[in-house]
Amino acid sequence: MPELPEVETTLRGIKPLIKNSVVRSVNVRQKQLRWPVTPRLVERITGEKILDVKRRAKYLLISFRHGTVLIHLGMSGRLRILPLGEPVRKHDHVDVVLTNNSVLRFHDPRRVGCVLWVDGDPLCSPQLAHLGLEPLEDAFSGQTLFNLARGRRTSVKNFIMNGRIVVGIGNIYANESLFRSGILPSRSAGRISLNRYRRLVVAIREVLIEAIYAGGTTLRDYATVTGEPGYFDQALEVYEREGRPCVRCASNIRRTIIGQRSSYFCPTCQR
DNA sequence: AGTGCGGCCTGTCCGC
DNA sequence: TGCGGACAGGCCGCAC
Repeated sequence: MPELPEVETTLRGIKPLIKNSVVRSVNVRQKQLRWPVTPRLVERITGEKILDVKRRAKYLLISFRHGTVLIHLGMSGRLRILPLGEPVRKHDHVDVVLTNNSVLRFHDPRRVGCVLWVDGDPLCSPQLAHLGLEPLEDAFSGQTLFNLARGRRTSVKNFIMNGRIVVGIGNIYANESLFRSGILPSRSAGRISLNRYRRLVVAIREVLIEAIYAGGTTLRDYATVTGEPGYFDQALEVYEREGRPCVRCASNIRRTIIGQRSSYFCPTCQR
């Protein structure tokens, strides 16, 4: 899935095309996603104007007069804007048809994403209420991360992938930012110095911003709204590079499992 | 309270 | 060619 850069790229792609548009109809072909797509969603947005499109963590928020549609792309989700009449392909689960004759189409083979209606303030919804810091905002700093890590025994990789601490960092960018800051992913979060957390925060920001600039990372099936691939996968330094030489010291990149996810690191550069 | 794990789905790849 | 298993960008809910 789409981690933060891919969601941000999707946001920038769809927002100018759908903001202030009016929904003509909604077609739900497969309602069984992470949570069911409800008749209430269809009823609440049909005939209504899209007032704004935003991002919080890896969720896209499409706001309407009476509430918000939360879209999460899960592991394999994709959103595209298409002209009306574009043929439906396998796993094209939901269409939001706009009165300007374009269609916002949700596609998700693995169906762990969602298209969810929430009434009232979306930030109070169960999905968003407990989310942590946005990594590109000022409140996310080495000092804050260090403070939050006090007493934590979990690995630093699990820690920065925990959405209650900081959002948007998935498996790819966790691996990449730990490599850039020279921190071993298995190291206990509570036993890392303030200075190292400062370096980690810089690395996280750099990696995310560079990935957004590159249009995201294209692995397997991710693509931007226009169908263009992202190019950040060419810049990956450790992710899926097991057994290949480290770009800095030429040691073999190693792979291990942390929190049931593949973790890649350089045994020489990372401590 | 913090942590680890199983589960949700489908698709792809690899070894036999 | 077919089959089973491992694995894939996330995150919820539950047991300890």
